[in-house]
Amino acid sequence: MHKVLDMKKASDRKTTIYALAELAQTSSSTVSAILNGTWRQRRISEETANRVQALALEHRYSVNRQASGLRKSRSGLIGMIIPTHEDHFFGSMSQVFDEMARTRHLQPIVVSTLRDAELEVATVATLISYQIEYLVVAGATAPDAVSEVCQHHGVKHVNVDLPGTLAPSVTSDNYWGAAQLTAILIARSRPQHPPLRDRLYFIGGIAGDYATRRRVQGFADTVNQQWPLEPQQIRNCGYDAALAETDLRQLCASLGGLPRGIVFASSVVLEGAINYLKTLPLEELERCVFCCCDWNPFASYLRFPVHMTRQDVSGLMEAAFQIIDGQDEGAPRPFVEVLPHLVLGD
Amino acid sequence: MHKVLDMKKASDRKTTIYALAELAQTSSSTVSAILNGTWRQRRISEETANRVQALALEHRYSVNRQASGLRKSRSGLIGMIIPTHEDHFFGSMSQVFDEMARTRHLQPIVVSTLRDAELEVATVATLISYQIEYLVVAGATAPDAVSEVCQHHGVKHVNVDLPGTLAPSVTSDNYWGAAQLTAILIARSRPQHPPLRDRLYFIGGIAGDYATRRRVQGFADTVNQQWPLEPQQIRNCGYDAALAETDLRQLCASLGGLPRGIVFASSVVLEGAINYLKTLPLEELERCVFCCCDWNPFASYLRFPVHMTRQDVSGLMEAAFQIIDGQDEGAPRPFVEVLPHLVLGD
DNA sequence: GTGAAAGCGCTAACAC
DNA sequence: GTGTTAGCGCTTTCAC
Repeated sequence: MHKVLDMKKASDRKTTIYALAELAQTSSSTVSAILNGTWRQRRISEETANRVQALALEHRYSVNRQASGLRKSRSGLIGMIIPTHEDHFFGSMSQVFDEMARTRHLQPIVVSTLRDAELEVATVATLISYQIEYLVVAGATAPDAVSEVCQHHGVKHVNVDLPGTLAPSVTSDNYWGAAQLTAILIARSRPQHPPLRDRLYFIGGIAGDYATRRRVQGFADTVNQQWPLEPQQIRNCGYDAALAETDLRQLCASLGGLPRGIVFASSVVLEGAINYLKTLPLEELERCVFCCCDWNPFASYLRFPVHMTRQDVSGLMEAAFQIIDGQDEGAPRPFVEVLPHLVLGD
Repeated sequence: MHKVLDMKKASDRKTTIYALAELAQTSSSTVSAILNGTWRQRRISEETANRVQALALEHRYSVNRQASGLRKSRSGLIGMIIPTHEDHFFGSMSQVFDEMARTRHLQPIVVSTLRDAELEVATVATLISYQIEYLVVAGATAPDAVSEVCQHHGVKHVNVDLPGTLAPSVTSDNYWGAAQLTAILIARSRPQHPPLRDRLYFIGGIAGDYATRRRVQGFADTVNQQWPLEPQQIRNCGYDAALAETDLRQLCASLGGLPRGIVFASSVVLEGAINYLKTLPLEELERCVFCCCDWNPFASYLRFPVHMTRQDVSGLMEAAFQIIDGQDEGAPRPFVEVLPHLVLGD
């Protein structure tokens, strides 16, 4: 209950609806209605409305959303977890997410969870304690663990990029993308000697992860239409520049030079690879065709051409929000695949 | 007041401290203390503590931070605004910010405000309504307008990258950085004909913005030690790839080719420039020396060398948090400059 | 057209 | 060692 009488004058106090009510000679409920827009249906007079709004402006009233959220049991918050902010792909995701959240008058909270399953669940638990209304789980290592805690607290959520089995998922058609790139590799590359070098390689990615699996499948199936595929042509050394550099260096050492063609799993893998490639003479680089399952604005301007797939970030997020908005209410646990774009290196 | 008797059994209700209290045959305050760690000083018995904790786990109790925040008048939230998530520099800022917030047990909220002064204030107002405890204002177009609203609501904040006059600021020493790059330009570039092409240019940035001003100063002062400087050598065409491309294209058209050397204001400007540069033959590119006041992992691997300054993101954020943590309480309105790193293109 | 009052879920002062 | 209670700032039902 609020003390009606208070030692301090209203103007001294933190400006709450009570302070304003006192100043406007009216009640807190009236002020509340005026300040949150429900006043017309409460048939409050234009006159009092104006008076209160003027006072609110003058005293720079700022609603306390912890209080209003508590009362309404709605926070107005929407969360998203991503592996890292430093990646161009997830940076774009955040950007689009921000804008779509703004459109819906929701406050976005984007947090990085570093591909760490424990951190993912812990972070989501925290977000839930802040009463987020929706959650986008992007590129999560353990999406199902996250779903499990969301479900228990009744938080609507959707997986993006890396799908899960317990919640609706939106992902790029990575099989198609990798198959396209591999076809380009086959079409544009030329035979190499010795035969050991006359092969295509897939470098990077995490063996367990769904996106990697699909890409590897697309790669393998396409290669197989032409040639047999040896297991060592798939080299899932993670999403890490340094590891990728080492891996490529070792590969080239064992082959005696670059192979016929390479698909890199992501830009960060490409980045690592380049660190080695830049040490090679141009004519060596020209023997090999390079592809990347990820897009980066600078990768088109390297010393050598790189063919890429670019994920349709807006398409992914739109599909995600459509699910969140419940427009796909009918379909049970939708699984949406969005086609990436093909960006040729020349 | 809470109804002590309720129709539904405790297990049916949302699990609050009241539900747990009922289940554990104890009071809500006891449960509260146990669940927020203050129970030892309340001298609550190990026995009840264990019992309650087990129940909390079993029922997956999740504290409602809107409620606890309201009561404690602390939200545990820390905000940051940045121009965009898609920029590598601000992406790194977000990453470091996230990690530093986590260390302090604060929930980070990073929002993009698109270099739009109105959106900056509006966003900060919203963040304040969520009762954020601190705010980092990074790369803001109108930092002082933001400070004004923070001050009124007593929110501790600090400007990063782009300083303001109303709050402590941390920024890179862009004057130094640009001067270094320009010195490299002078040292490495070779005379060009006709004389119109024998000049150095600064492309990109926003004329009004502090970082641009400092960079232009560093550039101008260094050029001036050697040659006179014409106003058209400074071309602040914004932070936009398309505009930069157009500007460079026009410049080269008017000069009849590339000039002696160019400093680009940021990676996005460089990105636009490259879109034109990639159309030029290598021997043309070799006539010109390129620098960039910003770092991007791929810019080292282009067809031509680019010399860059790389902002010390960790250094900037550490300085920012030091101010926020109040460790610089003594100094009034600190202004910290952090040296960037020099990354040579070869 | 407006006000009184209950209560969202939690914490902390105070009581015993 | 534990329970009772006021109240954080707001929304909303109900009363007039």
